[in-house]
Amino acid sequence: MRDVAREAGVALKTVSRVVNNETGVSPQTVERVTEVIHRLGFRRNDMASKLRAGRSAASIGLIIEDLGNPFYTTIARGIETVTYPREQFLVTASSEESAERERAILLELCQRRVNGMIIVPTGLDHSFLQHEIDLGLEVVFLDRPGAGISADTVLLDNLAGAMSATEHLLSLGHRRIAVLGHDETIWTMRERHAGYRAALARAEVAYDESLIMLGPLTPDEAQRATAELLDGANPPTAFFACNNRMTVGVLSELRHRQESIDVAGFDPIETATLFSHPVTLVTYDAAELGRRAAHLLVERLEGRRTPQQVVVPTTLVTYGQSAGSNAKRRRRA
Amino acid sequence: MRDVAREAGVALKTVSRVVNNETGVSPQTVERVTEVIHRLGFRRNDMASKLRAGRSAASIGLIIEDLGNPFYTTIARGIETVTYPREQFLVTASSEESAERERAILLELCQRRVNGMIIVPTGLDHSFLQHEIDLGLEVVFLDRPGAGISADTVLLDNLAGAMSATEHLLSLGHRRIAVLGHDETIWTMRERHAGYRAALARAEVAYDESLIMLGPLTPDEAQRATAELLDGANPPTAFFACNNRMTVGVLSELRHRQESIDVAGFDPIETATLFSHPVTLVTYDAAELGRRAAHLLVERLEGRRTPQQVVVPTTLVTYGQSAGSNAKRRRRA
DNA sequence: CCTTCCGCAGATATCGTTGTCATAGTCTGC
DNA sequence: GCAGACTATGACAACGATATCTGCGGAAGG
Repeated sequence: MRDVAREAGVALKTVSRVVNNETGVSPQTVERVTEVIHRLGFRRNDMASKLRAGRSAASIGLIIEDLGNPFYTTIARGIETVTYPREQFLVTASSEESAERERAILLELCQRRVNGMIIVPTGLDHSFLQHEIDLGLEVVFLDRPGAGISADTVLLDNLAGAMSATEHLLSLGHRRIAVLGHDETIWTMRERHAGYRAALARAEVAYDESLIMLGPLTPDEAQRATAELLDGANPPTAFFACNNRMTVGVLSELRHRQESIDVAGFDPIETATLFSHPVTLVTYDAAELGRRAAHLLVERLEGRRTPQQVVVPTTLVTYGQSAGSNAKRRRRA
Repeated sequence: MRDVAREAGVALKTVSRVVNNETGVSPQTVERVTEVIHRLGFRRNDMASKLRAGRSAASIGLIIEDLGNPFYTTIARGIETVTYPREQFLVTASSEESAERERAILLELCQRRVNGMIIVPTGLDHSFLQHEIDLGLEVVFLDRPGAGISADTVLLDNLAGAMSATEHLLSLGHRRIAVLGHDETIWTMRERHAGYRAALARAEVAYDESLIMLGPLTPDEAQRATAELLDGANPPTAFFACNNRMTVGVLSELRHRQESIDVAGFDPIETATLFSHPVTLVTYDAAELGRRAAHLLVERLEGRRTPQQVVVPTTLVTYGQSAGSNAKRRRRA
């Protein structure tokens, strides 16, 4: 900027005024300065600019479990549709389900003075962010509630979704429904498991511990778990998979065995219409989750103070023929 | 930081030394300052720090076509595995296939002084970045070559991949192979189309214009195009879909008609093993694309100057039974 | 006892920009 | 012809950190 000022024969401040389209500069001066700016290829240093302004560079931290999971990327896409028009950049990082890594990333994002963060929380305590929040940081939790601080939250209706999936299987006559999922250290899994139990209870079907396979499972492990269950003494007659990866695992094993068993799963799968095996999925608008979170964050950045909670509904969708019906059926969860 | 200094009764520079673990501070002073830092919850402002250092905040710009496409998110995941250990944050944005939007984003990223950018180029001329490159910006093009500047590039072997897919269909006896894809304004599509033609030429099969459906197609449009082709006077006996979305479109229509026709497609699809219809895919390690690009960028940031080009190979994988074979077959492309 | 050197800590300038205030010049109206 | 208002521009400090240089006190060496 100094170079521009010298070259155009004006003061720094005048260049600043031109760069920021401020009033009170004569058209001739504007033109002369603009010409020099183009000639020298000058571009303002946003970091210095924001430093002076005491504000952070317009950017939003997004910390999710895994950048590679389509569920999260659809969310990221939804967030971007809201933040891009507001000239906010998205700074992304994966927590890898590690509370420690999550904490390290969050603190680093604070150092960068992002003005807001959208967090899919892994850790169980986020009170260490309180100080930053007092200093103006805005936080929105997404998909799972955070703990230790009061902040906006966007959640799925996990309980109702899991209930509707389980009820769907029950209505087909199943009484032994296996469950595959992550263990209950993850909030969404607790909710979905609770939904499953609630549906059983309402139908007065006994809860059988031996049908439940939890733990951090890869799709391959889910496939093996499915095999074990099917080969057991008293095998299940249907499966409820608690997330998209579990669903893929279960279906892989069924395809491998060329067996057909009713399967319900949580999370939408884009290509489910092409599957050979019928499946009923608890679907929802993942991009909407992102948009809602981004809207809440934007509102907070614009001054709202009262914490809000948003719950996004789920929809049960059946792909392929199941129990004699050939139609693709939809039901509100 | 001033508060910390005052509270601890030391000079600013001493606090700075403690924060940066510099030597030359007595243990007692370190302890006293550290205590005050924790008590006040002080956290260094990275923007100011980097401003003084003349360097940018450790961050890498990533601009891709669409944050929501699983292809790109797998890439992002690969990039992150390389950049996270180096404490570089990823600033992401979607170009939406708009050259203008891409340009705007790139220039904004320059203003933020990212120290490197990984670009999936949409625009046809990136020479406007030359000035920033002269000033120390490092650029790597990913998936498609950039134009107007010399920079590192990571590409897929599109030509060989498309050839191997086409040859596979030819080897099954097909002579009328339809092609669905984006139009040739996109480099990868030109290459894949060229691969198709090369395979035909080698097999001395005539190229038939009427079998080619190009244009920006959504999966739904691809499905309709498939229907049109099949309902035409002289329908194709096989399909080559130039990307994952086209593949889904073709397969949707075939499933809808309950017809079975040999299909090959470019891009891996995670759930292809579960499809009811057999399909042969040109697969590759998308995360590896990201890792290679990130490695090139890191090398450049560490001083390498000679531009490099990396080509990632593809592999042909057949899912489901095709032309009488029941096995899942693999061939090097 | 004096010089030299070293370990520790502070003063000050600086990064690139913008907010505040000052100033010089022009214009208006009586 | 001059007060008062207004316009265009500039000087300077400040944002929050770090690099450089300087200073001070004590230990080692002669």
